[in-house]
Amino acid sequence: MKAASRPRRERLPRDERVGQIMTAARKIFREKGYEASSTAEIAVAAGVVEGTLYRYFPTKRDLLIKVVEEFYANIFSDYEAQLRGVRGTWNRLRFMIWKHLSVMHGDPDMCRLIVHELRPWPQYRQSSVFTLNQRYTQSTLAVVREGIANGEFRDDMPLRIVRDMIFGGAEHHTWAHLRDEGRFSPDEAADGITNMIYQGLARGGQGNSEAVGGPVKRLERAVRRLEGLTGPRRRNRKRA
Amino acid sequence: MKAASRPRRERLPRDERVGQIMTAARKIFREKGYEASSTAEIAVAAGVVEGTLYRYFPTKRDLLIKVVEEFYANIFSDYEAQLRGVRGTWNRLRFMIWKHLSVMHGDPDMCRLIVHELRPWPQYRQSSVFTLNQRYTQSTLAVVREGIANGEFRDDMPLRIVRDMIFGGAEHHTWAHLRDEGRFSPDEAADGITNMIYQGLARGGQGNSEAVGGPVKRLERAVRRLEGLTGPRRRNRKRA
Amino acid sequence: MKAASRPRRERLPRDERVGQIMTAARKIFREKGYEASSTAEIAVAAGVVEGTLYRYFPTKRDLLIKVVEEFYANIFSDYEAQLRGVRGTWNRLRFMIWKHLSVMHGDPDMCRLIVHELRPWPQYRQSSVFTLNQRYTQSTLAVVREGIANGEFRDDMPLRIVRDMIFGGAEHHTWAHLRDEGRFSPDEAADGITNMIYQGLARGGQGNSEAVGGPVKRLERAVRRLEGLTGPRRRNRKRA
Amino acid sequence: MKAASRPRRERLPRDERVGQIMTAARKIFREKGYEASSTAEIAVAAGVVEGTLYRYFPTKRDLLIKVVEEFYANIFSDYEAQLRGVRGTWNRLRFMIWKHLSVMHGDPDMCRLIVHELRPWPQYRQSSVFTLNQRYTQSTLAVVREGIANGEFRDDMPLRIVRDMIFGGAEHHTWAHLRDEGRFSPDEAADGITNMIYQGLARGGQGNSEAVGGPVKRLERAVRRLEGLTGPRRRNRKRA
DNA sequence: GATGAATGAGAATTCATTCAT
DNA sequence: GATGAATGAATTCTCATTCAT
Repeated sequence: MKAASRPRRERLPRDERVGQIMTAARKIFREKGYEASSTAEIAVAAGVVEGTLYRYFPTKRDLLIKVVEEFYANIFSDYEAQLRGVRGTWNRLRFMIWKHLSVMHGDPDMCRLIVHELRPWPQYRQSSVFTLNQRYTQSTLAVVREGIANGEFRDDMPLRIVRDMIFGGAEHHTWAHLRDEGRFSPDEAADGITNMIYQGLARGGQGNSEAVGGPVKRLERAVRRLEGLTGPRRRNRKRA
Repeated sequence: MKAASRPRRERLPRDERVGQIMTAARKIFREKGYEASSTAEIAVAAGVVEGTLYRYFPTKRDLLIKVVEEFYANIFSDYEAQLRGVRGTWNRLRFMIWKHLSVMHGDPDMCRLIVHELRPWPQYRQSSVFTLNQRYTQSTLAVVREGIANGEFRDDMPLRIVRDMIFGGAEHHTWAHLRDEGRFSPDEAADGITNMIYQGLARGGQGNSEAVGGPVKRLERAVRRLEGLTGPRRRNRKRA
Repeated sequence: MKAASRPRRERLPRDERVGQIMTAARKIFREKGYEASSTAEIAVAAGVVEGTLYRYFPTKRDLLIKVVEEFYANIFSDYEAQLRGVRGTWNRLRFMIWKHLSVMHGDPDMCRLIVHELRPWPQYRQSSVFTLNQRYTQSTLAVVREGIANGEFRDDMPLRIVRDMIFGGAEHHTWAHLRDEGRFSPDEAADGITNMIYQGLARGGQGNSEAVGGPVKRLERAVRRLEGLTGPRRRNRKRA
Repeated sequence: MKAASRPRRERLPRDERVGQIMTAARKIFREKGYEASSTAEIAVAAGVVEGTLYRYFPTKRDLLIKVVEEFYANIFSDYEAQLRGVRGTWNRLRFMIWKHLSVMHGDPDMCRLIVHELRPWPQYRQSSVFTLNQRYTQSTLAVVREGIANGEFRDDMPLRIVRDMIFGGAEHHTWAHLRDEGRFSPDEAADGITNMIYQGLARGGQGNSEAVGGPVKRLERAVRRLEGLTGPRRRNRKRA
């Protein structure tokens, strides 16, 4: 009878248990957001009692942070390697922007969690998530700096503005999607944002425009197309 | 005796009472955010009891919405008139962007309230605040449309992207300021964003300044880019 | 049916409700001590829900403090008036000591609460209970000062020591009683402590005082000095 | 491989393990008090896991008791021998009082633990700590009894009162020091308490009356004291 | 119209102890 | 002998909203 009243005392290795809990927490957090998720609920979903949660995570908030960190680690683990395979400023820029948009497209619930619940926290800037984010931002700006260095881009636009327009624009664009109130195409959005930034920064200012132009413009476009072809295959989708 | 046993509050005209309550609510909400503000606190600040709040506002949430609406009404009451006085696409664009940034600069607490607390609500898109916002957005895009119409701007950039980059960029730029963790200059930011958008959209590409340079110059740049692609990665990095 | 599920919503004036809660809290606290009493229990005893407790008392701790303050107010309300009616240093001293002992005798549970639970709190010295206590202590020491002033008492005994021996002694004496493990007679204890203090302070007594005295006193002191001087330490240990 | 998968702790002899745990427990208890110390914390400090604690100590409470017992054993191991080396009632009394005060002065954290946390427990009187304490008390009262026996002290003062005033007074005096809110000098306090007790008990000075006894009587007492002396060296510190 | 007492379900978190391995 | 995962009941405190007066 006692056995009946205390049926489960399965002893798992730490990592496994942590994994269970994080999986459960991710699920619940995604579905309902942070505030609306209760530790009780997460514990049930993880198949443990509430106390067990606290063996592994000091607070509910820490649990969220770990979940988000794991997400970041999975999602952003390889962009640096991938970026190295992309040639040409426009392509490299687009890659970073597209990657960012893709993540938001692929896991809007998790992104909503990050954007609406984690980021507004006062301690956000001290969190590792902020740091991971910053690294991504810096990688993106590095591409812009390359463009400036090789004379493709003007050097009189504050990088902070560039950063804000890229990431703010991307976020604004995905807003409705995160709320499950609209769709967007990461490809089209990436093209749009990249073009805007590219032309906005372009020395002389013609961007990726399809606009008819003189021979010079057409030549420039040809060069850009060439740029997209040399490195590993990552084609500018809009072409062809 | 009566006064002693029942210090009943004066009966005020409805509008006056509503005004008292909204003033108090605005103050408390601004200081502590929505969740952290309690109705009790607001009632005290308004000099009424909690029950009275509910005579005028069905829920705490409605109270916030009214407060924000009032804010919008005050802030955005006259931009349309002012805009009519501004000539030139660049100037008109900059005016709208600057106005937006100025509001965030001038009342970061209220803006944080809107951005972090009101907007994430599921019902946000049904609220009048959303509508007011949309009107501003549309006015801004109207300027862009004028630019397209008069040939200053290309017509192949999705307006949604333009909108997202303007307002997302502005919001991203003011992020730290809303959190009281950093400053920004509305003037400089407005210049930056406007220039980026202006040049990004420019037909033929001359931006606000930055005269393009002759065809030869542009060809030279294209060639330089090509040169940068031929060899192995990084070959030209240290170049001038 | 709804009426059945929500049977009690009796609306009492604030003071009455506060009284009910304090009465209930006093009862529970006395019976089980502070830590062992739960707010749930107190709420039930008061006939309200837990939330109601918190309308009137910000924390459980504040509730205890209020209960103790009320106790002090009742108990020590009139000692000053009564003391004025007592003549003679010994009698006045005994009155203050007896009063103190009487309180502990009369309400050991409450006193245990104060001594074991309230007083050890770090914030105790900032509490009003501490202040009330101090006033009593000072009134007692005022009697000693009178004795010094009129020549009955020596003036070379630190008042702090006098205070500690009176109140520490009283407390130590009542220790077992507070734990419900022994009895004591306030009258006898008051006599004992008062006599000890009285003779201990008496001018003309011999103590270890340095006070100049007649020849007899000086002789006595000489003897005591002798006592302290004979032979090396331990010399006689194994003797006899 | 084995080491990696199971960093099992060394198997220590029982005494050594117990010693480790008690040292750790003493440290933690002293720093944070009993309630605020968790077994987890103690285990970490001891370099073992929680389960190991329970192999040696049935409960957390037992652990505290053992720690305190050890403290008592160290501190009070030799007072009886030392006392035998002190001559004269005043000196012997002062020695016992001073010793007591010194312990509180030297290890206020441990004493606070005993006074505030261990002693209020219902089972305290059944604990060995209580017994050890009692022995000290009895040794002190034995000195008083000697004083009565040799006529130095009156015999009409209840010993319980004497005990209470000595130890209660001492405790009250050290109160602030135990809370780290004040200082005291064991020497001065010992002088004060001893003097008060000594004169308070002195034959010749009884109670409410001023009656001192004639010079002859007092001299006789002094002589009797001298007669009782063999005389090891333990000087009255205040002299010279 | 105004009051303000009462609600009550729920939230996160704690930790001494057990016992399968 | 040692481990350390798991327990799980219990705790204080919150607060938007209602409604009898």
